[in-house]
Amino acid sequence: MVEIPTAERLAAAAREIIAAEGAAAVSMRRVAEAAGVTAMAIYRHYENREVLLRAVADSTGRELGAAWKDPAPDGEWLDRFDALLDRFLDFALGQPHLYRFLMTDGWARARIYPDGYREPGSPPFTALVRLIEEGIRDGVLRDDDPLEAALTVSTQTQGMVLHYLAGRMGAAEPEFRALCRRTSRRIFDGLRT
Amino acid sequence: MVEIPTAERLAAAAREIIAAEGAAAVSMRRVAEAAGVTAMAIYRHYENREVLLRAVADSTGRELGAAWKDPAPDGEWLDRFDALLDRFLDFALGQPHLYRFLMTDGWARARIYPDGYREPGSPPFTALVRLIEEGIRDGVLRDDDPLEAALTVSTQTQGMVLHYLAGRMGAAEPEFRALCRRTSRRIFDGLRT
DNA sequence: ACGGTCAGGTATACAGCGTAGACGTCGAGG
DNA sequence: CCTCGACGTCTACGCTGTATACCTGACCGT
Repeated sequence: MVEIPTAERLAAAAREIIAAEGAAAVSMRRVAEAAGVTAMAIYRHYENREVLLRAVADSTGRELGAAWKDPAPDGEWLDRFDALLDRFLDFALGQPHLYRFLMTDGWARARIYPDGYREPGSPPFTALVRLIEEGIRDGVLRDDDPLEAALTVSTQTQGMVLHYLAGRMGAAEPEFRALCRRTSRRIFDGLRT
Repeated sequence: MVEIPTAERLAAAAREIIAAEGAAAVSMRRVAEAAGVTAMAIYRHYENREVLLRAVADSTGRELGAAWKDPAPDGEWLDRFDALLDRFLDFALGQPHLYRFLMTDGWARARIYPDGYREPGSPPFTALVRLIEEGIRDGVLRDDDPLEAALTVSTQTQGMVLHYLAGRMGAAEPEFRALCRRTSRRIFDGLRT
């Protein structure tokens, strides 16, 4: 049986608490107890609470990025988009606390828009950019800056999720997902005559 | 000289702290001191901290709604939209803590999507819905559900602002505003060929 | 005029928080 | 063997929200 280093046990404990109850519920004493040490032991591994949380956000973001690596499946372009959207919603709605934590508390190398988003790093965003690039190349989408187009689509969905998680959406999850699909469609089709 | 009721002084003090440093900086003792009473006096007027904050969010939201009452000015439809967008960004970027507080901590009667958004109540949203209804009536926009169309546009901008306030936007404010205008345009024009 | 009630305020106390600082322990290296 | 550094604990400080007990002054019906 391998010894799991304390630093990792602490990060894992913190992540579990965040996933279950949100970042606000993470106290040093609680994390320490879950990892089988005293609160002050944490400071041997993380400078303070903020650094601990950032480390958790960091590693979670990276893992998420890995899980999102493969692009959407084959098929109609719009179906592939829907698949990506669904995968994003799976995470955002399935792990709301974790999602909110990653979005809100901005993780360490939360890449900054124009430059940081070009390379892989922002998990679902990179996949979306690639999908949009393909759409443009295949003539499904009109010629445009793929980065800004992807930003338009992704921020819209994030705004929707923000509302949903804040309890401002009357709809239950299935209807909310359908609503997200419809609003995405509007971006593709445009609102104009 | 009129006596300002303690309850109002407390709410005003809390609002100032939120505006200056964010909701996390609001402590009962601090609010009480700013209002010239002890911390426990707050509990005569508000059940607990959460209720106090909700009351602040409530009143702030209402005032904002009043300030947003008159719709956008005359002129080209798109110019009127830009004016509305600018007014929204004026608030969101000018009072970031207050904006974040209102969006995140969801205020009490934070109306819930389909029904609650029809009547005035959600400050900038109602104005947007009206503008879009006009656009549809005047033939600038194609026939559509005004509520969902407005939701699409507003959530997109909110998502953008969320990124900006989280420090994930490389652009400074003027460029960010221009970026918001461009992404809004994309929704109107559509991404498709 | 007098006692009762009650709204609004204070004082004190408690458990929980993040964390500074002093101390203990133990394995590795000169 | 001795020391040193990594890792951990213990204790304590100032902060937090808030329960509880108490005080005070205005208003009331008798």
